[in-house]
Amino acid sequence: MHPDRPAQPDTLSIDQRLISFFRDGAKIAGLPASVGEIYGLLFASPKPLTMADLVERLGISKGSASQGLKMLRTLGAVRDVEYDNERKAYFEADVELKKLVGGFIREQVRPHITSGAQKLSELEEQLETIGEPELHSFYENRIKIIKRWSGKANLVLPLLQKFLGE
Amino acid sequence: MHPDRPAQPDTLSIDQRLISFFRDGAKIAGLPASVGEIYGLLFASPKPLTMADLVERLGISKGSASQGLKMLRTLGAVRDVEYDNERKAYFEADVELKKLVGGFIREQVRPHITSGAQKLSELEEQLETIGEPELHSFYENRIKIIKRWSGKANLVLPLLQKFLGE
DNA sequence: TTTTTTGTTCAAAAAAAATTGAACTTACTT
DNA sequence: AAGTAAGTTCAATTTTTTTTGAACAAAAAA
Repeated sequence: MHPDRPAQPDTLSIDQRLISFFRDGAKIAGLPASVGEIYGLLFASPKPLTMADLVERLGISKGSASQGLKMLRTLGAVRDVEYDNERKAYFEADVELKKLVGGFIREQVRPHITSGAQKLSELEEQLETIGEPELHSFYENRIKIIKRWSGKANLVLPLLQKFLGE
Repeated sequence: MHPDRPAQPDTLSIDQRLISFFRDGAKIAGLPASVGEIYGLLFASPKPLTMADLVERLGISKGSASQGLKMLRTLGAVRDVEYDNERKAYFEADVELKKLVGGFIREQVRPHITSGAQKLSELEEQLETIGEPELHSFYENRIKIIKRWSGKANLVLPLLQKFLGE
């Protein structure tokens, strides 16, 4: 007999559900599933975990765990923690929405916006090389539209972060 | 001699730059590159285009063009247009940010939020099956945190759309 | 110093996603 | 009714992304 196993075979533990929840969340945000799983397991754990714990409990490779943790740390979603007197590093999930969204915007959104702005200014230079007045004014208008969009984006992002900060 | 070709070999036409701009934009939004290219070409065109135009000028397959247009139409980023007396269908880009973002939220964001909410409520049921009081209260707290996040998200999305509507 | 433990890196393999193209449908034209 | 042009669908292919695992580095322990 297996007294530990839940009655129904399709019943998942809370851990498993949280891991799956954050796996999906990561995919939505365009991050690898393993990154979501790592965050999920840390989120579901009452005490800090080591990299070895992640490898064992998620069944992922050491490489994935290492890279996933690296990404989560640069995003500010996971933090190092003093624990035991071990020489291993322990991690726990950071659960502040402000910080999570802030890290995501900083690492995943801003760089794209920056390179987009660069492309936009190249586009504007190009505009001057157009002779035909009809076409010139059409493109001029198109560029104006994109600029209006990017103006909005630059307004929204700080507002969003402010709003999420309680 | 090729009088049409620009002087420097690395000089791209405005069309090409706009196509590339929106290709990148699509990738950021988690959409296929071809979808971005199609939108980019339509955005860069003073007059409506047919599917055959897209296939020819982007060098993509009929299948990609058809699927890409389908996605762009459900997103509300491209609209059918009466043009010529032809029996072909003509398309043009919709450039209203409000509509673009609205379509994106409706099609790409909301469904995920909905399925996330579903998973969350399953999680809450599961919570009741936990005997140990320590663990129960830990998970209870974790679920409370996720609920706070989702409350914020449900507040932010309409606010965002309102803000973008001029 | 040598061994062991912990963690990183990156080329190769596996998995996932996008794209193609041929078969098919629809509807107009002759 | 047969032919043609326009568009869709989806299995097969290609491309991209993720994951693995073995080699390597760093640092503590024996």
